[in-house]
Amino acid sequence: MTDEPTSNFIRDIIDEDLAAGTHTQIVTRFPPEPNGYLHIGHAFAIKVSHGIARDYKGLFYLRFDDTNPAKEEDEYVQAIKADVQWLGADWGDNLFFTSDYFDKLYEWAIHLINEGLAYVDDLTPEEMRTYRGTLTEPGKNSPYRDRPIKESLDLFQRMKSGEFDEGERVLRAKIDMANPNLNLRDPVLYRILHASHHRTGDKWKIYPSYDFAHGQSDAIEGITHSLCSLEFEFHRPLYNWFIENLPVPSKPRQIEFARLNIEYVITSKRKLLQLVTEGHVRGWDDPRMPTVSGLRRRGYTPEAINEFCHRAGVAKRERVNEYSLLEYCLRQDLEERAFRRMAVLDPVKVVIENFPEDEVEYFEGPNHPAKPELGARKVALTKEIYIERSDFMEDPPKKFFRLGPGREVRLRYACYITCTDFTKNEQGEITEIRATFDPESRGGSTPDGRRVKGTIHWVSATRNTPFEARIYEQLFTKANPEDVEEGQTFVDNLNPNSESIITAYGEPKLSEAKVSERFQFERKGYFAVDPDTNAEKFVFNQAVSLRDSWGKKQKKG
RNA sequence: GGCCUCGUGGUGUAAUGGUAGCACUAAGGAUUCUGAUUCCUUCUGUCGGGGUUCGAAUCCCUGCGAGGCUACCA
Repeated sequence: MTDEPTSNFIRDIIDEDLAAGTHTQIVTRFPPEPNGYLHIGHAFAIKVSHGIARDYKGLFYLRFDDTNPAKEEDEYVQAIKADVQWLGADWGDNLFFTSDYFDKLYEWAIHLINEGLAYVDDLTPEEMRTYRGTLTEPGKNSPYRDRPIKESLDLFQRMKSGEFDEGERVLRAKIDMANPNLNLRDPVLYRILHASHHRTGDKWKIYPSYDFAHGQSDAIEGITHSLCSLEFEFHRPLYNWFIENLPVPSKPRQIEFARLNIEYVITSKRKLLQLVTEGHVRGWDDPRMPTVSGLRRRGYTPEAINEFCHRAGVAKRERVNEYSLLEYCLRQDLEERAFRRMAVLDPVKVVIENFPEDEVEYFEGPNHPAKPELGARKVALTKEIYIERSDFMEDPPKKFFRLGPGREVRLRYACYITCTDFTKNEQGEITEIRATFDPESRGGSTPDGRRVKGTIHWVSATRNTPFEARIYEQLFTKANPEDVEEGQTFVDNLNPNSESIITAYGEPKLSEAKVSERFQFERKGYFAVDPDTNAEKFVFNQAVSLRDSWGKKQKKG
């Protein structure tokens, strides 16, 4: 894995800060809102912040940004912790919650009111919108903007004690209603929410907004570089305004970077949730989902995901990565570590005519071709076997290195067979292939040293492990799932063939596989044991296929 | 319409005033009991136009293009 730090604009800024003596130790954080599951985009954000903390020998914190009790749940907190941990981003003892700072934040709100920098506003949400102005027109001051400090103090206190209904009043910063940056047009600091919070219960009736909570939380924790995505760029002046106008213990710096986007993938919590609730996928951890839990179930390793995030790099402009890079990272990792097994996904029977009826002959195959130290397993050869339907052609072209009438191939690890005959049904499908084996070729070569170009995988028709294979394609048919006709949504771009379930046969040893264990099915792809596996059936998910230059050539014609 | 940010091969990223490099993809070849892996080779790039400079991807101006911003979400 190439995991050396790469030069990027954030590291440049940090280098400068370090050189200028602004900081001696770097502290970063990942601040998820516990209102959904983490996806690959979050994995990228984690990688950026955690990677920097690690490379600069600094600290990495995990902080749940839980300022909206209406949306957040403890269930998500637990799932997110598990995902972050699985990804290898260790926060040590530094697990925090913005809700830990509610008292401090309240105190600071009072401070602002006392300074004449905040006021309680009685405008309705609709009125506020009108008063705010537009992108091109300045807003105008609320009639409550200059109410006496004392009055705001009293009202704010009563908001806190639950005297008012939701939406009745808010606390606003007094900044500049004409500022071209809308975030500075007297942003809301506190709103009334009579919802029960997953950690503070019913203690609070008012909750701080993201803007009022985030920077101050960073400051409390001593975060030096608060890394976030591009859309917060416009919030930075406000972020700094709070830091400058409040007696905060440290001065964090917000730096924005571009989110990670991938072709054929959606990374929007809202839309992912929609896929789940509308039943387009079986759940958050459906192997087709780009969630951390979905990728994990699919067979992805944290190493592969981290490598992908590393290779995607950090940038300041929106970009879309090719899906092939993700696949490359997984293959690269699994090529190294996955044990090899044989499995036939689309079987056709071969009868070896000169093989004794009830005999079983065992051959040995290494678990990993480049690592003999990982041992070997035995595969059973019998008179009747299955081979891949695509490994036989009735009338093959010259370059087809597999089985065809009169042609000889090697059964991997076992022996050579030559096709003598075959039968078809009315639909023209091959129903059975007949062949003879060369007893001299046992072990995979013959004394005469003749060359056999093709080697195919196979499984005994009587000694095998049947299983359900789930084969995946992209969840969406378009590289940009949002590319839709008028009146359609991304849901219309769902790929109806994103999952196909087939019955397959694996070599006997596969019966010992454990849930989430990953294998390379030789010549086919990498597969992981799905948690749906039980005493009755084995389920394997195809994580990614092997590269297939032959298949590609075929497609081109 | 306003403000902000950003434009480097097909894609993603380096080069911070001094030979435009790397990776993925694609194409070709070598090796191979996986048409896998590995190894080698090749293709393609600084958005346009001015300017500063001995020298510009880099600095300045301008045009063009892309993205973001009008929640009591984060």
